[in-house]
Parts: sequence; structure tokens; C-alpha cells
Amino acid sequence: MTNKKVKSINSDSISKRFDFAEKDVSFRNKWNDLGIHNYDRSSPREKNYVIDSPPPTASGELHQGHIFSYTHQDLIARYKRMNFWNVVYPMGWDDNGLPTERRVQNYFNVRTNPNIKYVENFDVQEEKKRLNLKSKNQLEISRGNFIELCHKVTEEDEKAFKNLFERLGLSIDWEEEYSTIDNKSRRISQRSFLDLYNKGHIYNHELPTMWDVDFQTAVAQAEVEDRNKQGAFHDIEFSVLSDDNSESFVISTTRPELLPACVGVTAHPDDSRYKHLFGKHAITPCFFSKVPIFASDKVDPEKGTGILMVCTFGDQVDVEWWREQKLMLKQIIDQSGRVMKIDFHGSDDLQEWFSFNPKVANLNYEKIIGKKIYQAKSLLVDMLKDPKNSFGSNLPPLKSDPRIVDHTVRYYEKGDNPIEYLTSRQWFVKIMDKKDQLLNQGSKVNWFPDFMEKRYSNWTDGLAHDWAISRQRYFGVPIPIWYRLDKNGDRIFGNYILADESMLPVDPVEKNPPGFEESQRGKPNGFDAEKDVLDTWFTSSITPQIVANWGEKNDRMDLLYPMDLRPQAHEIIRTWAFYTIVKSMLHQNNIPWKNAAISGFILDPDRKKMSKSKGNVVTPIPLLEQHGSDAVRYWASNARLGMDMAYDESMFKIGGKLVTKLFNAAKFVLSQEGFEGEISNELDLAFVYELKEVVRKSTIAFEKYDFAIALQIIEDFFWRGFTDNYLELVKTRIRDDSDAIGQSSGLSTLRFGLNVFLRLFAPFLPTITDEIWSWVFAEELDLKSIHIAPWPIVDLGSDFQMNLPDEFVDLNKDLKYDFCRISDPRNIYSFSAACAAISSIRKSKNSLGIGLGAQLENVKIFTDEKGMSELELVLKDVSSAARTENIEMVFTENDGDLKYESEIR
RNA sequence: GGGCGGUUAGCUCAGUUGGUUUAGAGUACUACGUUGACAUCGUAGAGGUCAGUGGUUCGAGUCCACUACCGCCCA
Repeated sequence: MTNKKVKSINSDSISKRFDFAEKDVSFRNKWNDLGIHNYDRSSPREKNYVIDSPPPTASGELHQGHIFSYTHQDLIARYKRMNFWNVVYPMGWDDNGLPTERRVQNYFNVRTNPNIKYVENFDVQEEKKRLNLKSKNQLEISRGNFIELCHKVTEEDEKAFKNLFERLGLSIDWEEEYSTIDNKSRRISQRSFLDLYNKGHIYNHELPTMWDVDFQTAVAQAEVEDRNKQGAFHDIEFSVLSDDNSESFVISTTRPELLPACVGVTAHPDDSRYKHLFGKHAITPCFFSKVPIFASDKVDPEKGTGILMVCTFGDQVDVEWWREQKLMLKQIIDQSGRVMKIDFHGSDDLQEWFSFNPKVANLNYEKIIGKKIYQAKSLLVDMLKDPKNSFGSNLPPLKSDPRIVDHTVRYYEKGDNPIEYLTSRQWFVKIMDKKDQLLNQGSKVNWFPDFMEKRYSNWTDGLAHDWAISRQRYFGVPIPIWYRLDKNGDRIFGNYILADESMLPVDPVEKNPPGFEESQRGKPNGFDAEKDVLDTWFTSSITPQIVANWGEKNDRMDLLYPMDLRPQAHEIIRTWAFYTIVKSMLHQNNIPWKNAAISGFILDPDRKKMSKSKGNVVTPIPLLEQHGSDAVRYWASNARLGMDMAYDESMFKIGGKLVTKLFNAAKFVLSQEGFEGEISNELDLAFVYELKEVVRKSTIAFEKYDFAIALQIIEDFFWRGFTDNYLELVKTRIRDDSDAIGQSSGLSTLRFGLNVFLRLFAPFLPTITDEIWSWVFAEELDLKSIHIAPWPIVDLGSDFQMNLPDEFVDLNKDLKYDFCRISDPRNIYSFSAACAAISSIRKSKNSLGIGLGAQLENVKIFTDEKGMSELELVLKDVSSAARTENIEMVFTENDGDLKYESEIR
């Protein structure tokens, strides 16, 4: 021991309970003031640990899922920071795109009309007043003003998200805050487009594209979902073209309204019912078109009547048949989902819209012009009931009542009407020819858990389309392209005018292209702007490049790229992870990040995925107010990566209990007074020895991103080892002035243990640990916050190599509370022997109905030789904790395992 | 229909490469206890055919095969 007194606290000066509401706020301020989340911009790449956090859509709903997965990334960020990585943890917002547009439309009740001129200092309410519109009446506004409103709304939404993230204690470097629609992101996104264009990865074509008729925009494969819906098979009779037209067959279709768009008929090549028809032509009822009959093994002979009509376009297979068989293009649905005007004619049977009876065909068709798809459907069914509409028969073409079937229908994930396949001119990124390379890139990323790579490779394997990147929307990054116009004022495709790098970010609708005057806009031989914007994913897939300022004046690609970690949920592997890997491959020929940590879902108590539409989502702010950030983080920290977790509010309470326990234990430990001294007592040394093992195991778990396992190991030994047992065993000794050496050894061990536990808990419970740290350790160790203290270092063993930054300096060595200062116990089992012995005495007291505080005269402990040798060095602490004057060890035969049985006399 | 995960105590979940008596924790439940940090507590008790079947092995919750059920993703 020394004659130096330990720095202790007066426990009366500490509040009775931990006030998390107040501390959640004050510690956020403290961290901001200390700037501990800001990274060192001058640090070399080898010392940086860069997290590519996926920016959330702030105009979407806040829910527990955000708390859940964003806590996971923060655990890693905080752990890495304590290991002296220069942690780069930025945050952005991904607000462009449909959700925001929808929100603005509903919030202000406005609609964009591209023909209206932009108005300065526009105010929706005043404009409505001026036009004498009620607030519920929809107001048409200009594209520019609409975009302005989008920015305004997202700014508010971002504040709400930022508030949640700060309250949660995420250690984000807010100096790096960005939005995927801000100037820098638009510039980098347009740079990305130009780079891909120049490398030949981008093309513009008129192709059948998946189209949402409500939002009137193209959609990509990743945005489409299958829904089970009820449909009806309609059995329709077609005639076979021959000399007497006497033969016929019956097709089954769920989409009779597409009959005018029928361009072929097909059946399975082995189907004996229809084999003889292949190569002939069929005549459609109602419209009397001539269509080829061909064989295809894509047809399921079991489905419907086994023969079906091919239309342009009913579904994806129609697109394939149309392409393979070089069928005619007869499109009848327009972009708003209504039936277009068409004229049937009888002049040339090789032309589209040829009819054997154009007069009747046109009379029939006129009935459905301008109708919506479902209206056209019922009108067509009526027509099919009319015998006059049969070709070569006096019976109605519809052979039976519609038969109800369940089938899957493709929907835009945000849409309410099925996807249509329309031919339209869109921009695409070529990815279908790069599947193998993309699979290879995916295998270079370390996925946690590793089976998540399967999700990526399955999706990549199953790609069926190139990436459609143009969207017919307003609030997005403009495509930096103009079209040349010919002498008639029509667009010339294939010879585009690209924006200059110096112009970025550019809105071609507002700016004229290089080499042209603004006056030439829309004029013959002039130019015309591309009005489409880029798919949201086109920009959100370059967050590594945005954070690293790719191609900017302050380009930091060398310092930050490829990044170290992408944390995200598994639902967006096919979108976010996938597109980010695509972009990095095409731009940098590299992977975007070395590691991907994939969080699971929150399931509701019925084990269903939580989602807004199901109405089972709980808003997270009240949870934080009720339980405190540490308790909420505890809940999130308990889930292993990749594993879904049922939502269970009792977990918040458990986290709260842990916080309280830490608070009380720390208050006790730090209020003990006495002298500093060497840790020399056997019990103390054995306790530290076991603590070292806890550090070793939890560090290894953390290195594998198994933070839940780390927490479990730490928590278990804190509760069982430290508070339940060590504290009780040492309590008497540290008050025993007659044993000065034992007293100071115990006191030092208590403080050592608390210090280590605080640092181990710090990533999980950043507020309570920093609060306790501030009582004594901050000053004693001259470290203002626990979050700039080093993670405890122990020897991890020869079979595990820890991942540490280059030139890592172990600051623990300078720390008072370092394991290297403490020697091994004489018997490494001393501590667990003491715990087992005290436990057996408690059991005896309990069975006799004696209170644990009761004083005993004599206790007998029965044990074998091994048990005796392990216990004898710590027997004094055990007897004082048991409140007995004397413990007598009695030898008894045992089957070899450590066990003590007590008898109280 | 395909891929991936899961199924362990009433509930929520651990169980690391197969090997420590009787498979763990928390919670809920029961009993006792306010002991000088802590009642947002402590101590103890009860509670499980590890989904099922078959196999490999000296030994299987753990490995293999099949089946059932649940979930997610994709067709």
C-alpha cells in the first residue's frame, strides 16, 4: 500500500437514481463540445476505419427498425474508436424520389404542371387564397416550385431524424452530413452518369419497360414486387385460318382486355392437342386480326387450356416471346393506363392493326377507347358474349363463365395498380452482361453473417433486365443530357449533347448545353432538354464516392476508399448493396467496402415483419423518453447480426435494470475511502484473472462484429462475478483497518474492475458509462470522456489476430488500470471457488429460513482435496461474506468436480 | 416452385470447432429475505422428450439425410 488516498466521491452528492432524461441531453452536448465523433482529416488511410452508413429516407416513417440497425453500426463505430481507429462515421439523407414527392403532394395538396412558370418567393397558402381555392383544393404549381417545396419538407424531416439519432447517442460525425440531393451529391451523381456513359455502360433505347400507370414512371426490377391476387380465366375461342376457317381452339387468359393487342398464340411443343397448329395462323374474335401460332416450351400445358395468346404486353414472358419470335408491336395501353386510339384497316395483312373485318373491329374498339384497364376488361367480356364477334362460328367467343384463380401479379412496390409493360424510351445501365464479374465482386466482400452473400449472389444470378435508371419524376438528380433536334424539331437519338464537367450540377431544363444559345431550345436544329431524372438508387449507390468527394477539389478517395464497413438490413441487399457494388465496379474497378454487416428485422410479437402498412410499428421517440437511450440501445444490442428479433418491450426494462445496477455498483465502489495500493490479495488477483478472460472473449467477439455475444459475456460477469459475488466477498476486508494491505488491495481491485467494466460497456451504454466515468476516472486518468479512453487490451491468444490500425500504440500501458500491472493468482480457480462456497452457504441459510445477513458461529464446508486447495487461500473473505466467525473445511470424497456443500451449526 | 434462415423452459433468447455430473440466462411464476451500493433489489425453488424420424460416432442440442411447421427474399 501507499500513503496516497484514492480519489473517492461522497455518495450523498450523487442523485439517488440515474436521471437519464437529463443525462441523455447533457452528454450529447458534452460529446459535441469535445468533438469526439469528428475524425482527423489528416490521418493516413491505414489508420482510418470508414463506415458507409446508408442514408435513411427522412420523409419516410421513423420506426424501431431505425433504432435497431443504426445502433448496431454505432456499437462498431464506438468499439473501433476505442481501439484507436480514426473512425469516419458520416450520415446522409436520401430524400429524392417518390416518397417525398408524394408527401409534398399530400401535405400541401399541390400537383406539378411542367407548363407553369416558376414563381419567386412562392407561398402555397397565399396562392390558394389569391385563386380563391379552399385548402383542400389541389393547386397546380411549377416544376421549380414543387422541387422547392420538396426541399423545404425534407429539411424538417431531417431535423426529426437527426434529433432521434442524437438522442439515441449515435456517434455520427455531423460535419460530414450530406443529402443525396444536395449540390455535391448531384454533381457526383451526374459525374457518375457521364463516366458510365463515356465508358459505354449506358444506353438509351425504346424498349418494353415496366411501367406504373398511376405514378407514370418507369420502374426497375428491384422496385417490383409480386402480390397474390384473385383473377379470372376467360376461355375465348380463336379460329384457325384455313380455306374454310372451320377449325378453332380455345385459349385461356386473365387479361381479355388485351385481345386487341394480341400478336400471337402459343402452346407447348409436345402438346398433342395443338401440335398440328404450329406454323398456321389464328384469327382473333372481336377484332379479326391474323396472328401466328408457334410452339414454346415456356407454356405450361396444365395451366388453363394449355394454349394462350401473346399480347404486347401482358407480362414479362410476352416481352420474351415478342423478342424471340419477332412479333408485331401492337400497344393499346398508354402511359396513364388508358386504352389508346387505334384504327383497324383491311389493306395489308403484314401491317399491324390489319383486320379481316375492320368495320366491326373498329366499332368494337371504339367502345373501349379512353377507358381504364379494368373498365375495358368488362366491356371486352360483354363483346365476347356476342355471337356476332366470332369468326367463322355462330356461337359467342366466350366459351364459359370466367373461372376465378389465384395468381401472382407484379406491382410497383409503392403502387396500387399492376405493372404494365410499355415501350418507352428510357436510359439503362448495362448489367446483364456483367453477372459473372458482379458475382466475383460480391465474393470479395466479407459478409456478416456469411450466408448473407447468398442473398446477393441469388439476386445477381436472377437478373432479368438491365438497370432502368430514368424516372419520369421531378425531385431527383437531372440526367445531364440534351437532345439535338432535326430540321423538323424532332429529337435525334444516339447523338447526345453531354454536360461539361464544369457545369455540374446542371439542370438541362434550366441551362442550355455547350455550343448552343438558350434561344435554340425547342427550335428546329436546336436542342431539347432531357426532362427525366435519375433513379434514386443511382445516387444512393455512390455514398462511398459522395463521402470521399470523388472527382471534387477536395477528393479524399485515397484516404477513405474502399471503405471498411457497410452496415445495413437484409431487405436492401438486392437494391442498396447490389447497386453500390455495381457502381464501384464500373467506376473504380473495386469493391465499395471490405465488410458488410447485415442486421435482421424487428418482427412484431406474432413474428410478422413490422411495416407501416400493417400498422404494427411503434414510434421510437416515446421509447427513448420512457426508458432512456442506454436501455433502448441495450435492446438493440442484444440481437445478433442477420437474426430477426421479435419485438419485446420487456427488453427495455432489462436494459434499464442494468443501467441502474451499474449506477449503484459504481456509487458504492467509488465512495469507498482508503489508500492506494498494489493488488496482491489472492481473491483479488483471481478475480482480475477471470476479468481478463472476459475482456479476451468479448474482444474476439467484437472483432467478428458479434457485439451481442460480447455484451452477453460482459454483462454476465459484471452481474454474477462483480456485483453478486466479488463485491460481497471483499466488502468486509475493505472496511477492515487492521488489514491495511488487504484493504488497499481490495479497494484497488474494485476500482480496477469498475474501470474495466465501464470501458467494456461504453459502446453499448454510452451515457451511463460516461456519467460514472466523470465522477472520478475522468480527472484521475486525465481523459475527459470514456469514449476517448482505450479499450482494455489483453493477450488474445495465439490463434486470434486482432485487427488494429497501423502504428497502433497501446495507451493502456500508460493507464493506471491496465492488466499488465497485475500478476497472476497463486491458484487461478480461487475466485470461482469462493463464489461456489459462498453460494452453498447462502443455500443452506435459505433452506433454514435464515436471513442472509444473519451472523453464524460455525459453518462446515464439505469438499474434496482439489476444492480445499482452491478455497483455502480465500477462506477468510468467504467467511466474512457469509457472516460467520469460522469455516471448517471437511474432506469428503467427490467425483472430481468442484463443489461445496455447507452445513450450518 | 427456387434460395436462405429459424424451431431449445409459459415468453424472449444463448449454447463458440461434437465431450464437465442433472442443457443455460433473462423474464414471468413460487418461497424466503430490506444484509452498510442497489426493492428498478437479493437469495433460492420449480419449469425443457433441444420440432419429428433415421443415420454417422465411444459420445449428438451441436454433424449428415429426410419430414413438418414458421419467417424473409425471389419466381
